[in-house]
Amino acid sequence: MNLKELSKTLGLSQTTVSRALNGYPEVKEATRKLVREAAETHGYTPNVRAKSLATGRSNAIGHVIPTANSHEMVNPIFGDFIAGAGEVYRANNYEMLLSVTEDANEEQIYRTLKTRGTVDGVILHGPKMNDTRIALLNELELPFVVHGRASGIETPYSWLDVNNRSAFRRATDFLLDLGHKRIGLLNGLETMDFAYRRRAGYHEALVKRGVPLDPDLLRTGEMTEHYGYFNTREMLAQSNPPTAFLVSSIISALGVRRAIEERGLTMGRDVSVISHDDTLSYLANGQDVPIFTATRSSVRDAGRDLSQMLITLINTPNASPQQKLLEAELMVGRSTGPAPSPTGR
Amino acid sequence: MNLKELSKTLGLSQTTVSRALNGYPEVKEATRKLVREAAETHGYTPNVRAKSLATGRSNAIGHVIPTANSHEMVNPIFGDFIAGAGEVYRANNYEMLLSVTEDANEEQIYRTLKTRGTVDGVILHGPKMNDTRIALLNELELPFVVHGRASGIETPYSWLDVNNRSAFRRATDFLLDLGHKRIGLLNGLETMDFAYRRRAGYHEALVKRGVPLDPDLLRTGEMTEHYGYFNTREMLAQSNPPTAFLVSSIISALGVRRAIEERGLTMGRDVSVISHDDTLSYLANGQDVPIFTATRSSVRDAGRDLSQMLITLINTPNASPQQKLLEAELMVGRSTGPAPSPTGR
DNA sequence: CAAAGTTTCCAAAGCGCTTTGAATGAATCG
DNA sequence: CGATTCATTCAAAGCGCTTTGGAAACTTTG
Repeated sequence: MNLKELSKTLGLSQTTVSRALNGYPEVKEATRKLVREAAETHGYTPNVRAKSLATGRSNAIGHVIPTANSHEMVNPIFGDFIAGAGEVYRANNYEMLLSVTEDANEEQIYRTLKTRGTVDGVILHGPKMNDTRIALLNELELPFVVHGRASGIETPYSWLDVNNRSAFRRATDFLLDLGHKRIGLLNGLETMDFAYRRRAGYHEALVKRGVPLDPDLLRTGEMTEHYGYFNTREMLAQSNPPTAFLVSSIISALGVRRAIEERGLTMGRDVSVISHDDTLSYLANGQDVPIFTATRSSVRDAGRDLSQMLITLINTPNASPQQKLLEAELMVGRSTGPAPSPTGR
Repeated sequence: MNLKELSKTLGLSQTTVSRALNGYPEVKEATRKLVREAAETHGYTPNVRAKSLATGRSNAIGHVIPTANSHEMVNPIFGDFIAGAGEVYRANNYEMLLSVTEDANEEQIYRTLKTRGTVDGVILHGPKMNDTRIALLNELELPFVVHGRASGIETPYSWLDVNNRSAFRRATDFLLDLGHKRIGLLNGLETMDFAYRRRAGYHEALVKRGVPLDPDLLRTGEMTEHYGYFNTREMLAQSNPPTAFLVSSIISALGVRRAIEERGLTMGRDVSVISHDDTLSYLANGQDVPIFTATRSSVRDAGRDLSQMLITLINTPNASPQQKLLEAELMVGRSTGPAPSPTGR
């Protein structure tokens, strides 16, 4: 059943039926009701392709997922982000379109997304320092919002980010307060903006207390379980090992714990660990008292907020960019405790 | 630049230009070359909406992601599956469309996907026993393939599945060969088809050796880390605890390991563990010797195969359904060893 | 009661592409 | 050489919707 048929059935013109269904005011309430009911009983749903050809809008939003260069890894937070965004899209009648690609193709994808008119806007994932995609999207005039921020970009744009810097500053302070002096940082890839900010927060806290920065305690890489395990193991084997770790992902934190326990040490007593926790659904950090002390922020909520932000942006053409900075919660769990006394080991 | 403009520039009709670009034979090679070059230099890309309105095809494939009932959890394998499928879509010029929904809405989504003509086909995720969606999709005549199978469905349909039954039979056999008699099974939700099959394989192996089935050793639930931890902890506290565990997901296996170590036991020596491993990119099961002995099968490969299967199905309208059964590899890692002698504890 | 608004509805154009059916000219055949 | 066939190209219709510019039917007003 299409518009033509439906309007014939009703003895009305396509115009009227279309308007009735789309809530235009130039139609009597009585007829609108009639039309609505007829549409319902005949199971009419507008053909989305025809509609979007006529309106020039696709009612779809694109997500370009880079599979990070080295391991072809898909960021595990992605599922939860999508789940949050999906809710909003459904409520607003948008489709969600995914493109998976190696980093290199990404710009090309945005270009064709634009010229083909496949989407009305995009969400930018995993912003890097000086991310060139932002300039591109501005140039293309394709509405977009960024999950995170990109240091070094001057032109304004819309973003939503966790305050990574303050989160890691606070986490470091927390460890310093507990008497830890040697704190390892297992950061994400430092081409990523969030990793840069986390390190900055960590530095800031150390410097303020006059604790020297030791490059041996700093690692950066893709946040797999193995990455956490391997680097913790290595650092713990140093002559002057760290007594605490700051970890950028709860997945890596699992590896950190493994390395600690493998060495016969106990997490929370011998070695303290604070992880960033994106509150992924399948990695709930403990049911009652969290296993890991963590800087916590829900990726799912971010997905919800950010997609809503983009939809608003699309609907109000020359709105100025919006920004939203979320503070992460610092949740105390069982993975942290006072620094062991030097002789205690 | 659109078709009309491009054809005007070239002094050709839209027909010819369209045909030239789409590789139809009724056009001279010389003109085709001309057209291609002009398209290139002017950066012409066909408007996908207009194209699909004209052809009646959307060149898009839908994935309906159920967020499992209880925890609103997104299956963590999803990211990797998407990555595999995405490659194939890109190569074949298909878009990937995602809908996230609570289980209840799923049927409605398929209906509107069909009537609105948003997609040419769908991939069905997470098939349950007697899954009703299969009948629905057949009725709607919306091409589809299933990731997994649905026991109890008689009508033929296309699927790709891991041989879960044989995988878990072999894993159980492996443990029995090592002398284990009390083997715990931490299965997925048993409404899911894969979980049913895994249990069947486990049973089969036990029965064949005359090992009694103990319902106390059987758990079922959503495969979170906590689920693995909690149930292992509980089982190990039994008066006659299991000496080995079979785990349905590597994420839960991490929890199993945690519970084992918390109890002061050593995995691989005191307690053996075999996990199913979907080879998720961020949870690589060890770099050299795997941490976990595991039944292994790549979800990413499944994504690739399955999407290709669907595309073929879409392009050959009355092709008969295709099936593909993959055998999981049984990879020996460090989490298994001979059963401890009864006195050895 | 005619003029001027208001409501309510409609015919037709247009979105950018594909595809049918026909036309043109060149090549082949009896 | 006229009749066929073949290779190229084109004009126009159509995909299913929205939207512009009226027109018709009703109300209100002076």
